[in-house]
Amino acid sequence: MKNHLKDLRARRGWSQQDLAERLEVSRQSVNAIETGRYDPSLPLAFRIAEIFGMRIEDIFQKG
Amino acid sequence: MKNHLKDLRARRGWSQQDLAERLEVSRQSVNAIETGRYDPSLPLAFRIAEIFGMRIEDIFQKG
DNA sequence: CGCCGAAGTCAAGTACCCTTTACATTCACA
DNA sequence: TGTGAATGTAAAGGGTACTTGACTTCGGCG
Repeated sequence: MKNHLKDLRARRGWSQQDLAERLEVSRQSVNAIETGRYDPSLPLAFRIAEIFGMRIEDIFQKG
Repeated sequence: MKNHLKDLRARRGWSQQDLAERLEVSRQSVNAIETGRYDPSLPLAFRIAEIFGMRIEDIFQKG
């Protein structure tokens, strides 16, 4: 799965730490998802979509 | 997370086994998701949404 | 009643998500 | 220079997703 989380985050001027706090996960988790080391759980994907005001499918794609 | 997977599946006349084969997971996994024992991974949630032609948010909800 | 498909659940094992702690790198800037 | 913020990565551990195999229960039907 691919995602443009890094773009979305940077576009708001947030550090990985900032986003991690909003998501209530560790900074390392945000980094791992951004760098594609693993996919978020479904509940975390929902929180991510909610924070950016987008649909899950608009943030994450297969491939 | 809640979902109406059971309704969607039954509406198409599929058994848990039928859906499991389409999703390429075990029957027990389908059962566990339907009965709320755990949430699917994000990639599996994508396959589920794809099979039913719906958005992830329309199948799964927080709560 | 006896049989069978469907559903629900348990146990044990593997793999992955997410944590904390820690360390290295890069870059802006005093 | 060097100090600090941001990022990337690693190791070890807890909890969860998913597996196979087996057992139970339920309903429909001969």
